[in-house]
Amino acid sequence: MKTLTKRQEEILNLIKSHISDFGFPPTRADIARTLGFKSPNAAEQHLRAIEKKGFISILSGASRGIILSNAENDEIPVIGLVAAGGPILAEENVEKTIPRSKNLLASEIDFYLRVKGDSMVDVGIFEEDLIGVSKKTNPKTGSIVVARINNEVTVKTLIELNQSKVVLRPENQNYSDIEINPSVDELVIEGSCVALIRENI
Amino acid sequence: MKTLTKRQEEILNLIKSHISDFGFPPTRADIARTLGFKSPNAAEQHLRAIEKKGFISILSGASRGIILSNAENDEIPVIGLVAAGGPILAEENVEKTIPRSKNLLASEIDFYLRVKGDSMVDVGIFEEDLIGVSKKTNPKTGSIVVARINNEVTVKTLIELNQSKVVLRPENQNYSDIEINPSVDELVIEGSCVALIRENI
DNA sequence: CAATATACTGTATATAATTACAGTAATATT
DNA sequence: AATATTACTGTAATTATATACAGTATATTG
Repeated sequence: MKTLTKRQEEILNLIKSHISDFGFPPTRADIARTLGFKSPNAAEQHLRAIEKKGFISILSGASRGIILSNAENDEIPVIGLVAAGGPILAEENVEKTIPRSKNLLASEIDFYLRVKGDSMVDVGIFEEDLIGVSKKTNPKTGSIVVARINNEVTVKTLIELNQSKVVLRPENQNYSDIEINPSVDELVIEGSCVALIRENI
Repeated sequence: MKTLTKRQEEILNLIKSHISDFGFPPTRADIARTLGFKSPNAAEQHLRAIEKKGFISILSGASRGIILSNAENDEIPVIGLVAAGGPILAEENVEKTIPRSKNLLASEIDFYLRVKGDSMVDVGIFEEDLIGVSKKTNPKTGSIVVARINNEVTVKTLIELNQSKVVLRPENQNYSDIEINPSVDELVIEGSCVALIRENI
């Protein structure tokens, strides 16, 4: 997907906020009025450009026929049991999906991971909890990360991150720190934990 | 709120499904076409009747200007610091609200409560967590409840619930059980905890 | 250096859409 | 028995809206 210009992004946000305010998209005239254009055609041409870049589709002939493309409208996968050997987001790992529109969390979440085991109970992360994971947020020492070590997925606190040594800490007194040499064992940091959801307390 | 006739309900559902399919409400002609009316005025008159009964509002002059005014569309309050002496849902206690449409939890939630203190850390409930509270779910012993004791709001596990004796347990080894005699101290069980949300882990 | 993209103004028009008015007919309410 | 509500047909006017066409100007790209 191409990137929008500043002005195009402004218009896309206007469309979104109009939908959220009124429940339906704006007209060309609405857009022009809001942004101070003297011609509705300015809005029309921006819409065509945004459509060309794939962010919306326009239904011809229909008033307010602007449909947001489902890139940001899509579903957040909930990763259940992770099969060894495959990528974390592989289809067989997806327990269910949650529409992104239903995401009440402020943070950007790429997927939810259902917690297995009790290795993080000391920081209040329990078995069956859902952890919201962001792939973008780059992992800082001290933060809780989702790591894949030799194709096994685990949630731990990142203590040290060097080229020669990575330390992951289970937050449970019964377990001890995991030291990894990335040149010996395969290690991928899948993302950082930014939220937690627990149902059926 | 008055009740809709069968036909009016059919039209309201049509509006909802059109919005869910296209992202914007139908026109009078759309409604007429779908239901086989030969005049768009049939749709118009139904819409006016549905508006009169309070289920939608119609913006005059705007195309597709139908706004759903449903109760399912309202906001869930997030209760922050609870002022002593008042009802828990009093305005001054509401930190913010979350649209119910953004509620990804299956459970019915009447309000969220922001947790203060560390009295529930042993069951993974930490300070600043948001607890989803249901007022309807009637409190069972063993479940976590929101209780108001002499106008002080607290989250605890309900251990015993009799007319003469109520026991609430803080889930933290440093605290001990709270025994209340309801005829001496005022006690209100505000609701049961059905979910937990933690942001900015 | 021509072509393309961005960012508009300005005008015009076909058509999409709301909405008023005039009816018909059945049923429910006062 | 009169009145209101429900549930439509049919027509038509007004306004709302999309959208084409003709420009201007600047910046970016091949």
